[in-house]
Amino acid sequence: MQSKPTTIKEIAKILKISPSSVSRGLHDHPSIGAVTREKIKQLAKSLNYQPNNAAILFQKGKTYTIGVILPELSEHFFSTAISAIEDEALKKNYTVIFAQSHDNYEQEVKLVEKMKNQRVDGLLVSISNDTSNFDHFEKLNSFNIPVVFFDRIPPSKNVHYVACSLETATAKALNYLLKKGHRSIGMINGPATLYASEERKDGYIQAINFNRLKFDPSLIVNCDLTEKGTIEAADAFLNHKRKPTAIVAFNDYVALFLIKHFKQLNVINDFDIVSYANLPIISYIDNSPIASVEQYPYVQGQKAVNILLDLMTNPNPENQAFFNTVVEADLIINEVK
Amino acid sequence: MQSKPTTIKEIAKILKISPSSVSRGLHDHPSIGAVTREKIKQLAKSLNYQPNNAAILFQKGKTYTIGVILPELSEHFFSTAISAIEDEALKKNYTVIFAQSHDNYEQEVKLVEKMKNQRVDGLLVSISNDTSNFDHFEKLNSFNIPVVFFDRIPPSKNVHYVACSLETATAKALNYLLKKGHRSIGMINGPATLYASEERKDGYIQAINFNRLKFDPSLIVNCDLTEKGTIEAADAFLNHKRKPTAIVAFNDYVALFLIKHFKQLNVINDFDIVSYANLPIISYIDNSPIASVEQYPYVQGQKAVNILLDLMTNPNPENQAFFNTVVEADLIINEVK
DNA sequence: AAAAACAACGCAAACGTTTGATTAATTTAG
DNA sequence: CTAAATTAATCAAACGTTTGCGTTGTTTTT
Repeated sequence: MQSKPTTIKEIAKILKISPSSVSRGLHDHPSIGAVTREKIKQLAKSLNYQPNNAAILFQKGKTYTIGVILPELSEHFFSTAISAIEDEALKKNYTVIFAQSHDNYEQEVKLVEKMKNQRVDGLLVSISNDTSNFDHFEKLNSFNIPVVFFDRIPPSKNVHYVACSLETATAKALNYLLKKGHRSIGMINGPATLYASEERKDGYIQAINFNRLKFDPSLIVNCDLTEKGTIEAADAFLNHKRKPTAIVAFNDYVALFLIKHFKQLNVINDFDIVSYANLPIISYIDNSPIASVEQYPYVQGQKAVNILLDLMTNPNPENQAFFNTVVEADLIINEVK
Repeated sequence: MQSKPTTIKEIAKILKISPSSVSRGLHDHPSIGAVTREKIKQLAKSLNYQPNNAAILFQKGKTYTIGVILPELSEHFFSTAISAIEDEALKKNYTVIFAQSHDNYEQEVKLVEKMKNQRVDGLLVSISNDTSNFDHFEKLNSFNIPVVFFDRIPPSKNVHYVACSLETATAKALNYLLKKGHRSIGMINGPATLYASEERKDGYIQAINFNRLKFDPSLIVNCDLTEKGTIEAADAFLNHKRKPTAIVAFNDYVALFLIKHFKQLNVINDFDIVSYANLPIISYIDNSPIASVEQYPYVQGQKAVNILLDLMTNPNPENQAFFNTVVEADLIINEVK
């Protein structure tokens, strides 16, 4: 019962024509007559001919595959993004392979290498948290493998990327809190090395300056994003000489740690909390953040993959121009508390 | 600066030996002398030779790729499972491609076809909610593409699968609630067509019988798993002549709808809720389910992919034996409320 | 009526690697 | 000292498809 898939050669033999004619017939090449073309197509259909992808890929030297490297697939943001990438790629008949760096620089380097060996036609990357060197991506240049970064992007403008302006988003969040009357606003920021932390800080300062207020650096604390780190940061605010009345959390996970901790201390009502990510689940919890920055993972994924497909079909000679796409992040108000 | 990857032919030319010798040298074939072998390996390394995968795949007729079809990647359960699959496959040097059925039967059929055309070496499937016909998987048999189902499995035993026994898990949940003194326990079940619904129902009945209680069928209501459907089911219980004091929800999402609704009606404290999935987030919400059935997506993914790899390397002649692996589900107690 | 254009198809090479069969050179056994 | 065995390498085919270039006839143009 071992069916072997039909090949072009077999069709050719049956029709007593050459394989090349069959190939051309199937691709509507003008040099094949209408009659033969139809005969070919009919027989192909009735034999359930399916082109051998491996053969085509090999002969064309393209794989019609795009690679995706991201930190952690089980995070909602990334699974949503990859869902978009997959949907979009499928439309254009591309295949997606992906891999997780688990926020580990060495792993990321290995994966880039693996993707290169797999001969992906292009790469989509959301960089690991402990990546500060980007040579492994530079290498791909000489192999003509375009790379588009999304969400977690390198600080350089000389790459293709899609991301939200977290600076703007943070300023929005700050303005919202200031308008609500808060005058001391704490921020639990990520590790200082992260570009995303820098952006948040800049947005914070920008909003403070814009409102002609005095910036107090001690109101921004760095945090390793673990539960333990969050609690330490929270306690620092509780003991702060200008105890904040609102806190901007690095993301919803941090916000959850924070809320849990504040509930235990029974001080949850002393704070308005604003966060990032806008996890769908967040609206179901009590004392949830009153607002969350929506970073639109699906849209980011879509745009990133489309830029990549564009780059793959119209190669960018000598990297003269870079696509820097900013997806406007929105502050989603969730004022139930 | 266009680097073309090094090929075996080039190495052969430089070393003035034949390509076949290079190939054999790289693979430690005994018929190549130690001296030549080392020369080959050295040159290969210094030229940064990377085998052209496409060529190898084509020539071997294998793709070293496994396909994964699942309903919705952004659901925590599935993103965790696929995370495991990816990790495990990477170890064995397999590549994973995946696609989402979005719980649509036609889409699933198409994807199976696409995977077949992509010539995946094996397939991992968690079936769509509206799939009741399995012919599209049967077809793969004749192409010698093994299929392993996980979590959402067909009702037949004549397939390879990895799943939890939801019957046992449900019985555990019921026993737990009965031991807590509940005598009227409602169940918001899924659509009657789902095998998973059947299992839950059986587990419910099993526990009731085991405890020599009388089974009241009206305490199990089917639900389409939407928020609207959940609210209807909940209201049915509120008006039930034997108003339940505990409710088993089909999964954590349903539980969230339910909790939200009960909170609005201010009756949340009248119920103990038990659910399935054990989303990490669930422990952060107030009035959360007092217990949740953990189905171990990571473990399921791991086992499924290992069974698949096993089947791919040791083909199962004529499908005489089927791997039916049951992962024990645990009832995680979360008694805070 | 010859030249040019065109339509419809075949030939053969190429993509990079693997592998069964073969050969040549060397060693061992009888 | 020849025959057999071993070692080390080569040859050539094969995987399925695409594509540049030829080769036929046939039709159109001058």
